[in-house]
Amino acid sequence: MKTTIYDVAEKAGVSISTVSRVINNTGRISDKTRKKVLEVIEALEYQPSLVATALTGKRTGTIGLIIPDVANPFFAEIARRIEDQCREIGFSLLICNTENNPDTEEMYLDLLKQKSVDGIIIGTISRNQYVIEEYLQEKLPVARIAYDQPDWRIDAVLVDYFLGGHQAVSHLVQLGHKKLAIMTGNRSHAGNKLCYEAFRQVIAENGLALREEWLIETDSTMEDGRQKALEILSSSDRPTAIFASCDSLAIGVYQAAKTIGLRIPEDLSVVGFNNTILAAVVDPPLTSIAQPIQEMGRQVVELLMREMEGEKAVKQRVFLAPELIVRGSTKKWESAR
Amino acid sequence: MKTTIYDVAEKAGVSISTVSRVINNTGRISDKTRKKVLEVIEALEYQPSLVATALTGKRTGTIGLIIPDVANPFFAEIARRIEDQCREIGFSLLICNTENNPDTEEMYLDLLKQKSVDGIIIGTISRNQYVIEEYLQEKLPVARIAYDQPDWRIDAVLVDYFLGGHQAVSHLVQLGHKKLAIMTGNRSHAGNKLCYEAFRQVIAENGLALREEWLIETDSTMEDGRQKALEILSSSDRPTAIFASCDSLAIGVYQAAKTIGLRIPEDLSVVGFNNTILAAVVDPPLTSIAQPIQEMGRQVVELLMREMEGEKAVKQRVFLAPELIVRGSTKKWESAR
DNA sequence: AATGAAAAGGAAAGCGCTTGCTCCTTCATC
DNA sequence: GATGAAGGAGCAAGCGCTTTCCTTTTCATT
Repeated sequence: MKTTIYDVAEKAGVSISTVSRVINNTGRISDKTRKKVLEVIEALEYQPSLVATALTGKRTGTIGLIIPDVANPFFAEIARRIEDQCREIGFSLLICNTENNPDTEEMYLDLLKQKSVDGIIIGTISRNQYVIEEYLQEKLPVARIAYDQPDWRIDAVLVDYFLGGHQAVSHLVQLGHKKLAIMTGNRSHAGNKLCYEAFRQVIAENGLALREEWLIETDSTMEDGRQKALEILSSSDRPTAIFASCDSLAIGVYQAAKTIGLRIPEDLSVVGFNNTILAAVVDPPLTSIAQPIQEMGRQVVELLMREMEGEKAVKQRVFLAPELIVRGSTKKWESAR
Repeated sequence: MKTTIYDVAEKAGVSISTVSRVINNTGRISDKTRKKVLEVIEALEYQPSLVATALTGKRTGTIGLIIPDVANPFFAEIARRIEDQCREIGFSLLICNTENNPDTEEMYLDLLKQKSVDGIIIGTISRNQYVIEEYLQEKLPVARIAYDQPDWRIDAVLVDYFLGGHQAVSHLVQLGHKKLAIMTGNRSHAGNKLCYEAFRQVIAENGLALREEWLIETDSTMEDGRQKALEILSSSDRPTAIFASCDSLAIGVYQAAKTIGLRIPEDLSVVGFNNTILAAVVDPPLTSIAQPIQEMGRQVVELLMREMEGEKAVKQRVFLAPELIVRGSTKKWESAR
């Protein structure tokens, strides 16, 4: 049988209150008693039941993370960093995959609440705003990471997508590219929209021509990237550089380029977004905008903690600066060509 | 305040026992009462506290997964499939990253036990055999996935690495390759060892020459793969095909080949192992041995469940057959060259 | 209408822990 | 030696639920 606090109390010849106090370092306990109790705990290999502890109103020491899919490298990395941070502060992480299905997400929100997690981190574009607002009312801390929905009043740690897009496009322009295309996922999502706006702005600032047919909006999958890229690259009047709002899209561009016989970076420069492991692995390595995922994880957990401690009244959104990682997929454009 | 079973009982004009019975569908309850209670539950949006439920001796509905790193695509996929399976049966998953550090692993084992998880799945080469045996004694189900340690008496779902290695090498031999190299991670791990043995056996069966310097054992990282590959590929008398015991190693080979100016698959065929997303993304797409991860996840959870139900007395190890996924990195060897 | 078995539902004892309250010791102080 | 303030430690309530016993109803039988 599992040893309980009673076993310890009995063997140490004290009451369970005393044992509890020793463990939690609360109340006054004489050194002698404390020592005795600790010895017994050691001897019995006693470990308090976190379930029972949780029931008495303290924390469960668990936080929930809701993301579309851990098998997606970007979210895997997010999960990893958040888990690291949680471990650091003695929490553990319950990871939930929604597949971008709002019903699954709602189911998980319910479940996390039933499990009395101490906080929830949301890494999806969520359609459960009202549920979450209810949670916040009930003092269950919730924060968002990576995805933004501007109409939500909620703590969030985000990347400045506009800045990221700006860096990516500026990089291409500085390399001498004049014929630029952009490929984003659904622009109703803030991140994609901001990339798009940054693109337009940089193009405008530099007095370059904006080609409507090179402003592509599609699903964020490799296959969609490939198909759309195939379309714009097939023409002889094609862009010399493409900025993709995520790495998978960029890799789709790689595939299209290969089919057509275009060399990267000689004939076409490509910039991705998120700097996932995929970017490092493709040939040539993909220039990509990196989100500071570790820092994001750190900060989102911190926001949650402060909310748990009841220290925070004001919701906040933190925008971290992304970083351009230059690899082999971008190259100076020789106008001689 | 959160609504409890008492609130429901009061509003429905029954005792909490009755509410509990309605929820769990136990005991005898008249349809009328049941209906009334359900209505109140609905109205109050009552959701039982799983913490309290767990304390009364029932399950926590949580299982723990211990892996080296979710950010590694192979383990991310494993985590994903196990999570899917857990959700199916109403469980949730606590994911723990050990970084292959035995102390971290032990810490997590303790933690999972304290959290009263209903079972633990281990996806690491573990050095905590004694701890785990203790858990099994205490009826805390534990099972392994992906990694085998033959001296453990424990439920496990594995892939038949020998078969996988055999398929990979046979594939290369059938393509006409006569000069084969193998690159594995640490051969003290069963999987690597079996790949190695399969390699030797196929070579022997086909009367091919075995070159000691082409039997490479190294760390399972891209960088190590690159360096070792560089060494054996630099010589003019080099292998025409390499079997790598994991995809990262294979990608290291890609990088080395590129440096030297060897084309894949024309000058060099490469086969990887695990069929991670990386295999699909590199150019040319990597031929790789796929582990049936979904099925593995399904079965490991099932083993755990049966253990929980107390149905099983005999430990078992299930070996699933891997599958060769032929892509663009392997090609018939023209002896004319 | 009396009888007893089956049906329905309540009371209460935990599960393992935290914590407010209370009570008993010690000492230092006068 | 009497007095009172700390210091130590125990009692018991309670967290929200499950489950064993028991009591009360209900209803078919005679």
